[in-house]
Amino acid sequence: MKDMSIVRMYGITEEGFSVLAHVHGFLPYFYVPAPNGFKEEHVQSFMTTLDAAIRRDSKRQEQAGRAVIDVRIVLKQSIFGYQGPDKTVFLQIFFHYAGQVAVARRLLEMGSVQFPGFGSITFPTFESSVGFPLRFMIDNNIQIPGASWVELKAQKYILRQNNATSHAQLEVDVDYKDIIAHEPEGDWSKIAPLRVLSFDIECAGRKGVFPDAKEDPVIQIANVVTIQGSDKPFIRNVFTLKQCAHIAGTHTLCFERETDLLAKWAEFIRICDPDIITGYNIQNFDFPYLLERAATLKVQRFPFLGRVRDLETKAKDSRFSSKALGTRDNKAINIEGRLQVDVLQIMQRDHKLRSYTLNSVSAHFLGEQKEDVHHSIIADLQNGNDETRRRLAIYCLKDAYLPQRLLDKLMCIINYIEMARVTGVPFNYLLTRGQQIKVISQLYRKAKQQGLLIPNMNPEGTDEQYEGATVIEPEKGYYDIPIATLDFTSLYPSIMMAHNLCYSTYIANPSVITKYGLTEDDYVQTPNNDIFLKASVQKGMLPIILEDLIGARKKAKADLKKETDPFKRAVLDGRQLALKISANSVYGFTGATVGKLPLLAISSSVTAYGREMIEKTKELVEAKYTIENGYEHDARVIYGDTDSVMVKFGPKEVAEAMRLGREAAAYVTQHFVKPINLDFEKVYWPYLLINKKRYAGLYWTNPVKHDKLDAKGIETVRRDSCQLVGNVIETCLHKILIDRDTAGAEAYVKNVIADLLQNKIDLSYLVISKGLGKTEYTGKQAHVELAERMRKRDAGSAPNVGDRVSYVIIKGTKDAAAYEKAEDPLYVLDNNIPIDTKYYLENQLANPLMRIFEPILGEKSSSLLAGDHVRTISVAAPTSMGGLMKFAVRTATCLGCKTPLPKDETAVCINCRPKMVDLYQKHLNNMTELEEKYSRLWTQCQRCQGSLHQDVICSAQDCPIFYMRKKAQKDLNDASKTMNRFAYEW
DNA sequence: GAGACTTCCTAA
DNA sequence: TCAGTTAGGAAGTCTC
Repeated sequence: MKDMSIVRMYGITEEGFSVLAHVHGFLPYFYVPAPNGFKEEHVQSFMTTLDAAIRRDSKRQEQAGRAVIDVRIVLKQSIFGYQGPDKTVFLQIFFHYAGQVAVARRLLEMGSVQFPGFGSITFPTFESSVGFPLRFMIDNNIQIPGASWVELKAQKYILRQNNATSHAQLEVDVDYKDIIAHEPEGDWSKIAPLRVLSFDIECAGRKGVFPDAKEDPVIQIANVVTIQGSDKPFIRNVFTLKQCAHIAGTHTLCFERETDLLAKWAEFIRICDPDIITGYNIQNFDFPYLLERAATLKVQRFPFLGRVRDLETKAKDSRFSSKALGTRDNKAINIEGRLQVDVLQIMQRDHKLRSYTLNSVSAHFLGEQKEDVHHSIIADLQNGNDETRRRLAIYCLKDAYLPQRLLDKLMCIINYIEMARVTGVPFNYLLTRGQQIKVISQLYRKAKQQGLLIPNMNPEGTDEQYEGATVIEPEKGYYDIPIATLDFTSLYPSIMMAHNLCYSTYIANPSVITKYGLTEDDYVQTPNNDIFLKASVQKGMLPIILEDLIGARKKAKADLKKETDPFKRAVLDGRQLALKISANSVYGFTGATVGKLPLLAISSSVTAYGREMIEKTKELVEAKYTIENGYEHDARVIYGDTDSVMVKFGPKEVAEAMRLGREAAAYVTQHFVKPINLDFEKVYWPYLLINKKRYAGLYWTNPVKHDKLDAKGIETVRRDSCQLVGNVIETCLHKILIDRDTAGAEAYVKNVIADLLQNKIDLSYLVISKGLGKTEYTGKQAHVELAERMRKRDAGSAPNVGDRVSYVIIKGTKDAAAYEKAEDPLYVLDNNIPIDTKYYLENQLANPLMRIFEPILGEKSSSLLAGDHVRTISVAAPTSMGGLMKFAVRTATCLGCKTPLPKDETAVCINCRPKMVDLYQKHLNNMTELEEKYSRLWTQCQRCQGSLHQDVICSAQDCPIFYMRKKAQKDLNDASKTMNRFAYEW
């Protein structure tokens, strides 16, 4: 048994002791169909031939031993296509090492092995691409779900004492048969007391350059360690280079040499032995930086951060690319036995946000700004004294603690654990892999139970598309009567269940029908003309999986209702969410042509049924609810998308619309196969239908009070328009739909436009952000061009693929394209570059405003964008930079009448001299006002950083206060310069 | 300057 | 080796 494949299971006991279990005896394997005429007596020569071929192919020394351990003849069925009751003879081939699976698969699929008596056969392989750890978890009736409790049978495991290889507190050897997996139910649904370490590093970069690990030292590392489920950390410390003044409640460990700091930190990790390491962007910044820095300084034993003593931690480049999540370059870091939960990545995966900086994410979810120190100041703080380094350490600690607080607040660990349990995959797959693996895991598990095998499909880049859902042509306009919304609940899963759509029920070839003597009652032809077996003959696996998921969700929701304990409630809520997501992703999996097991017959039949259903729903409702049938109005379906219809029944009362909605939903449901269900969900009143996938309205679920203002697809919910537009549209909708004050909305818009043209709008509201989706672009785009320019300024801090790029549009030459006028907001701020307010009016505000006002005001709406407010004389924007402006000589104008003055130094022209005292008073008042404003903002920033006695060093790009403060500072400077001009007059 | 085309982001 | 789907609006650039 020795040196066979060993599965290392890492975990923690209920008491919180870390455990490493070396699980023995489980072998990697896969299947191939047995060649025709293959008998028991062929097994031996098959084994030795394949074994020799693998060993010839493997160059690695460690694979020199026997590769093929066993070959068994088994009777199984492929999941792909209905095969009646016929079982097929398969060979189950067991291997010594997991790595040999891929080699053997390639050899067999290519037909590169000559088998005596059979020749070079090309074999399709089955279940050959599932990773070994998942194979182990799926198999042998163990069926271990991810992140769940496992018991080792008493007396059956051996505790390692002198021969331990890890830093785990308990290390044991056990046979895989002596493992008991517990379903995460009842008592076994509790969450383990995992140790979570959250950390952040600071490095001293040089001015204007992003830190480089080859040059710039690591000066601080802050750590916060918390037991999952507890609300307070039990360790708070900070490792600092040079002395650092004491911080309350924090252990400061000061080092004179950077090598010591790094070595001690690595040791701290090993002793603290966390199950989860978290932080913000640790995977792509902190870890790679530390590893490279330690390598540069040759710190012995640093890169051993995992639980296995002699396994070196390394950073590898990897690229993740999917249609749904986009492309992203990542570093992969192996820290054996510890989960790396990078909060940045969680945010990017789970939440669509305008910006993903720790600051903006914290503001969004925790409602607080963090202290942000511009990297150019860090070195100064480090080179100061104990107190300045303490300042830095406090900042660093906060950055270490925030990720932990985000995890807690959003209950990420619990939700991910529940997702791992529901889908069966190990926790880390949820962070490193896509959606498909979750469906595959469930499919393999169900297939295993039913004796079905999953073929390894080789991707034959079929970029063929299939038809999706119907979007009913909207009857655009503003509706001041209630519009009822009817939705099919879980449409795609219920279609798959209702019509038994599955790989195993798919009849690709009509000959199958005759072969198994099927009658017309036994199968159905979908609207897409694909044939599937009915459930009465054999139920498909996907329908079973979906039923289980939906049944489990119902149970979780029922349990949630009864449960009072907040921890258990969080677990249950996480579970029901995971179950819902899982059910919905099954359809997508079958249509993923780049995927592991695409079957477009399923996905395109699903959408075809869906199209038929939404049409039928529209017809049924419009046919039944007519004046002719005794109703007061003829009902109209004014819009619908995929699984919903918006119905104008006619009545003016919300309650009546709800009654009709409920009735109609029940009526339509009768016309469909179980478990398809049309549900009345809500009423919109009033309802503004702008276009396909674009609408807004007040959302009512009870006739007494509206629940919310709901907006779909329009600027308020989009991340690629600036906040100014979002806020203006949001406010207008509020005024129009809730306050019913269209005139007020118009006045408001005019005000905003006037403010905009007078440069009174804060810069943070003008920032536009777009994702950098790829590395090569055919056309020019603002955010892409800017990212390129920023890369030239400082490669380290420039946006990378997958990042969001923030920019503002600045004034440029008359015909300059937008991509030439995009600039980094911070750069604009630092250099006082004027904003192209006209662009914001004409290219950002105009169209969205017209789209919402047009249906309400009609022709009149065009007056919004013309009139006095637009003609307001623009306040001279700063013109110190850019293009031709630097060649222009600026002449001062009279502060009274604005006529050019001969000399810069004076304040007023001859004609205005008599008014000078008044003018002076006016400017003095103005300056006093600005001073007060600046000081208020300053105090606010000081409060934010938790100290009123030190300079504000923050430069948080996402903080609106920061922009306002910068602007106020600038205005104050200008005002004070103006004041100085009066000095020459006296 | 109209229309094709690309890109982003959202709805479902 | 890895990657869930299609429909669709809107904005901006490119092309003729």
